[in-house]
Amino acid sequence: MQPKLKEIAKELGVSTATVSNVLSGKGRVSEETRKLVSEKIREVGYRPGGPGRALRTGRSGVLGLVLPDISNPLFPALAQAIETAAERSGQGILIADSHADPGAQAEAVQRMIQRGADGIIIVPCRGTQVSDLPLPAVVIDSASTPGNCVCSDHQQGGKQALEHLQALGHRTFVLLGQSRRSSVQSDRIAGMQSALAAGSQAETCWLEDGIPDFADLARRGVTAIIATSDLHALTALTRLQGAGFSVPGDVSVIGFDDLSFSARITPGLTTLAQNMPEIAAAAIAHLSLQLENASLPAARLVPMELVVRSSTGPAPDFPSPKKPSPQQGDVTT
Amino acid sequence: MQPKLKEIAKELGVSTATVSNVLSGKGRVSEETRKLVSEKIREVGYRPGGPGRALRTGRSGVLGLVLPDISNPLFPALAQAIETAAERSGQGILIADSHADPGAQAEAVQRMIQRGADGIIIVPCRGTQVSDLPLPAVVIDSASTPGNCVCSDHQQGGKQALEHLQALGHRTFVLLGQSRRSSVQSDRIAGMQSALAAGSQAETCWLEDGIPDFADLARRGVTAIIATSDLHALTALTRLQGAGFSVPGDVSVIGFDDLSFSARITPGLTTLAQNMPEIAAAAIAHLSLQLENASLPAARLVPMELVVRSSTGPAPDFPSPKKPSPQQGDVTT
DNA sequence: GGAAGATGAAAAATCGTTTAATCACCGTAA
DNA sequence: TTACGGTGATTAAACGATTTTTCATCTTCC
Repeated sequence: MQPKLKEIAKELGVSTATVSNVLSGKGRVSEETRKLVSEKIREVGYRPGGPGRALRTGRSGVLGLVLPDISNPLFPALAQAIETAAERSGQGILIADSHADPGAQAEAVQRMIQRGADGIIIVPCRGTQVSDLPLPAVVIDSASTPGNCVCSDHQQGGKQALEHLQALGHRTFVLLGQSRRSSVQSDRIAGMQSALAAGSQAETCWLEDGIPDFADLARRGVTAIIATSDLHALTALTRLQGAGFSVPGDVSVIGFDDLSFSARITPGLTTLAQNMPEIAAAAIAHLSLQLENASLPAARLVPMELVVRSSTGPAPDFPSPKKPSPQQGDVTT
Repeated sequence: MQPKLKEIAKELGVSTATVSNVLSGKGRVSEETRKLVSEKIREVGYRPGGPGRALRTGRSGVLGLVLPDISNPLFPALAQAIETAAERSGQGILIADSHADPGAQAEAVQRMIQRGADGIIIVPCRGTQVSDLPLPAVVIDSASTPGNCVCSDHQQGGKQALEHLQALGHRTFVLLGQSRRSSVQSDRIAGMQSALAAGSQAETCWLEDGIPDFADLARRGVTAIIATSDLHALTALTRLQGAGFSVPGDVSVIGFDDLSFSARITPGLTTLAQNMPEIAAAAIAHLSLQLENASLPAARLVPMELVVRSSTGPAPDFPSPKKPSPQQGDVTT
């Protein structure tokens, strides 16, 4: 059994109020008793218990994290960053999976409230408007989502991806997405299209319509594939390699999110990474402001970072740059 | 503001005890008032608040999940399964990352206790002995870890992997691990070695010693690579393909854990999947037993499941089976 | 010397819920 | 009529902390 405040007080012959005052630094305590008490506290390793404190103060020090799909490979990085940022400010993270279902999402939020979460960080499932929640909330989704508070600048990311390839001489692109209904993917693709120079052309393929024949695309003059996720980039890359094409010799491939495998494949996958620590820190900060009901900042757009590895290179017949080809592991911002 | 028990009681002109009794079904309440109260409860959407209940009952309905590294790509599946299983039994999940550091791990456990967790599920970091925790705990690691409660049968998984390839005519293997100090990987490799038939031979390579030259290995007669993780299998596979080898034509590759990308690459990666729902359910069940201080079952070994995709096939010059080659998406247990 | 102020610490209220103890009432049996 | 058992509901205590209020003591100043 953990030591309780009352026990400490009794052993020392002081009141619980005094011990609590020492703990919080508030109230009036003589230097003498302060030393005495803090010594005892350290000795028995006392920590104030959550429920009692939560009941009295109305603050549990726990935040909810509601995700549409925990098994999404992007999640580990996000969850880790948020857990780290939260712990840094002394808060815990309660997770919930809405299984991409608006009803389950609402239910998850209710459970968070019931469990005493001080606020929630929510990556809303598609088509849900997160509003009028009965507790402070931060929405992480995409810039085009109403109510969004923090997210990567997906559009700028898409722009960077296309510009990177254009600088390498590529002019004919395939933009590869999974679902039209994903606002993140739409933003990324919009960014790519916005960066198209005169004389460049891009065709958009959606995996929800079926997997395109990459080998055929390559034969028809496409020299670069920009996928909205490393997962799709990997699909393209392995299919191209399987069909005998060289990456990046014949076709360059670039992805998004810098997933766990991206650095470990051959060729290393060039990708646009999300700055998860930054996003997490911003989310926690935003939530903290709400908890102190301070004035809220505008939605925060965190830039994406181009990570150049070996899956992108000069377009065929394009004069190669001075530095021959990027080495695996190079990181450019 | 959420409605409180006291408010409901006052509005109905009854005592809080009565409302609480209706909620729990205990105590003595007339059918009449029972209806009245439950109607009101439903009307205002009342749910008992966590902290108050936790304080009184000593149970928070929250479990801690402590992991050595959230960013591990295996984590999403585990976390999702545990969250689902916990929610099914009305419990929430508080996550923490020990960053593979024993000190941080102990600290994380302390925080869980402080936040009122009823018990914890812990995937211990290497070299730590989880024992004498001041609260119910379930350890998920490997069969050879002392104190382990639930885990996949990694050894049997390794055995299955090697047998699968042996049945396809392979005789010369490379067993590919990351770190000798990982008990999970050691168990898997031990299982592989235990299944070697007479005339078969296997060489073990550890990535911590550097990435081996897979192309050279293939040239020297290796026809199958068994990696202890899909991540390493992917490394091998892309390097082989990049060097012009055909998978599985020249070399078969098999991995572990059925990570998110494994089904989406070409060729689809044959792998041994962990039965996460089963593991999660067993962990939660084990914890529930501890909470009712019932007698505890022996450590539970959950079988791994062979998922046959396209990265494994008959050894070169081996008579092909009747069904030509496994199709992507096929699942065999 | 007595009032006012400062100081240190204790007493008590409070948060929301559960639960053991108590109570009022009614019908029934002695 | 009295005692008793059963029923339905209330009262009050308890959980572990924080915080406001109160109280006692000691200075200091007129």
